[in-house]
Amino acid sequence: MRVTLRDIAARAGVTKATVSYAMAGKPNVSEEMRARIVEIARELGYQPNVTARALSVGRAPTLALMVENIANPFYPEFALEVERAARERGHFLLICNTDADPEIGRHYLRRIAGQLSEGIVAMAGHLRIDDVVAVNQSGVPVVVCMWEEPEAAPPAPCVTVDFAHAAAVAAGHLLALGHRRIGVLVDGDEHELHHQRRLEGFLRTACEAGVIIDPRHIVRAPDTIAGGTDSARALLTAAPSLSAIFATNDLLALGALRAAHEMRIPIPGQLSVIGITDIRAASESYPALTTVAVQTREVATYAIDLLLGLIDGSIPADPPPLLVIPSPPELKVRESTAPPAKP
Amino acid sequence: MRVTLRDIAARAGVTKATVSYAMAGKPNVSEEMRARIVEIARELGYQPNVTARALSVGRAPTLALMVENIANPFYPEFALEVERAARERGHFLLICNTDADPEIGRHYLRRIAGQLSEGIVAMAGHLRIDDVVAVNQSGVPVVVCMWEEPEAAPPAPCVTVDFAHAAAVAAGHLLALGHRRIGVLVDGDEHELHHQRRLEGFLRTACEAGVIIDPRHIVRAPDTIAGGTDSARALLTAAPSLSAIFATNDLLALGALRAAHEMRIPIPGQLSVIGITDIRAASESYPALTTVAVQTREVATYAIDLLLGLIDGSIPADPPPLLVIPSPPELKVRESTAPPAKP
DNA sequence: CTGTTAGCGCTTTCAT
DNA sequence: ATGAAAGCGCTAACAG
Repeated sequence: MRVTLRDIAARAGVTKATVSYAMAGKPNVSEEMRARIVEIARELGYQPNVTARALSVGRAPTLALMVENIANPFYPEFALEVERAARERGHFLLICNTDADPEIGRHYLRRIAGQLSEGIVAMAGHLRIDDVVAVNQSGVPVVVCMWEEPEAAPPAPCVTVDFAHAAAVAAGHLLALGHRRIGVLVDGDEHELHHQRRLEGFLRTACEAGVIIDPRHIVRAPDTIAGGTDSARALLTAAPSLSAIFATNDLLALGALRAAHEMRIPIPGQLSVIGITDIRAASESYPALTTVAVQTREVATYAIDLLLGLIDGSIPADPPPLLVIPSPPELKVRESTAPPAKP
Repeated sequence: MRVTLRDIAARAGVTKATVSYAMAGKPNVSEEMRARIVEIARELGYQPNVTARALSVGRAPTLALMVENIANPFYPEFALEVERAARERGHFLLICNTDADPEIGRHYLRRIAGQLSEGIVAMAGHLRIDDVVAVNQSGVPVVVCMWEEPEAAPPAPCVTVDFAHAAAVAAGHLLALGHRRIGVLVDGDEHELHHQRRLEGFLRTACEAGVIIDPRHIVRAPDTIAGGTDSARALLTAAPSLSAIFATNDLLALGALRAAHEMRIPIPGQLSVIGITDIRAASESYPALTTVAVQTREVATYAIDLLLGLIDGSIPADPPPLLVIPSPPELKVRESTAPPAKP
């Protein structure tokens, strides 16, 4: 059976309390006693029961991250940053994948909030916001990352970046190169466009530069490389004269790259492609993808700090704070963009 | 404060026990009582404390997965399968990323084993095997996936695939196409070759076909696309006459694809490339990568079943079972392989 | 310094 | 059908 404090106590001829003190390194225990206890614990192969401790103390040094689709490379890359930030602050990080199913999301939320961890960082989008709000009210803070709604007053604590700005930077780059006939790939399947703000930011910048994007050149796609490939293929077939494609994220842009390859369209010679995010694959593609880097590391760090602040009460939960990373999104010029070909 | 059973009990004028019964759906409670209790619980926003429950019942419906590098796309893809399998069996899955650091791995192992979850599935390679053995002995089963050691008697429960066979299949494909001058990219940095078995399987098959691989054409690389690109570039520069490259996994193969692009080497016209695993990116690359699919879904499913069997005692832990997925690895012929160019 | 005691929130006999 | 009480393993006053 499992070794508990009691077993050690019995062997050492003391009480559980003393053993507890000794193991916790409390000062009120003689050195010899501590040595003996530690030795016995080692012999017996004692493993503290974190569940019992958590129940007793009322908290566990554990944080959780909820992602909707761990197979989308953005999430693992972000998770890495969150994990690092949590660890640097002495916390464990448990990662939960909801498969983009709000029901599963709610279950995890409940389970985690039931004392499994002290706080949660959730990626926006796959959880019902009222589930998030409910958990927040139940006393376990949840901070939402990459919130894309334009509202000034979010329903839950958020940390995000200015996606409209990122899109504007992308637009600026394309426009500066001289592109005028630009197609757009935007994430969002049948019913909703997820990357609305990015689209708006792009269109506004283009418009201000006097460039109007033909609505027929704005196509939506499921958020995968294959989705990007399919949509880009359709777009390029219908509108072969486009000189550039802006995608609201790198996965779609990478898909566009593949479509161009298939169609033997030279990049960047005949077609420029730009994305947003700067996932790792963006620099590993051929040609390497020009993109606008989103500050995932900053978001991760701030999210953890915010969460910890919410947990220890040093940051008030009401009204829910909204933090937009101040540093501007950074343009990464690589190999997939160039001036348009002279006809 | 947090709503507990007691609060509900007080409001309903009954005891905690009755509330507990009611919430658990036990039959020994009148319908009206149950209805009232459930209603009150809802009103009060009751969230059961899973920690307390876990402590009380001595187990939690939670499993954990430990991966070494969540940024390597193989792991998230595998995690997805494990998560699915666990969920189908009514368990939660917590994912932990160890950053390939055995120290961090040990910490997670300890913490998880301390009743955070009932069992653990760990990817081979990043944990010290004696830590794994220790946890196993402490009563929390750990099953190791993708074990690549040739030993017949593993130190811990394992489920894996026949990597040597997979490599042989890859070799067979290349040989059947007529390739004779083949370069090899093998995962493993300075000190050790991780994919030893795959390499052996490949070399043996080649040898049996009378094809000897020049040792100078076997290069090791860190397990990333960039690593594959660098190594392939060096290889192809030193040995331009190679007609094919075998990589011990897809990431390296994808890197080789990129190197070939950079060097303007047509694929598969002048160079064929094949990998192992069939990660998602393999079918999304350009050209799409020919590879040998490893049965990740089967491994995930068997791992969970084995783990659950170990937990409920229906499968003996001693000697540690070793399960090699019986179905053969499957060749996925895509666009990156073709017969060698006639000189 | 060490022991006693109570309690974290829930489950689960055993009574009633 | 409901209540009383013990206990999961640990921590944290409070005593001694």
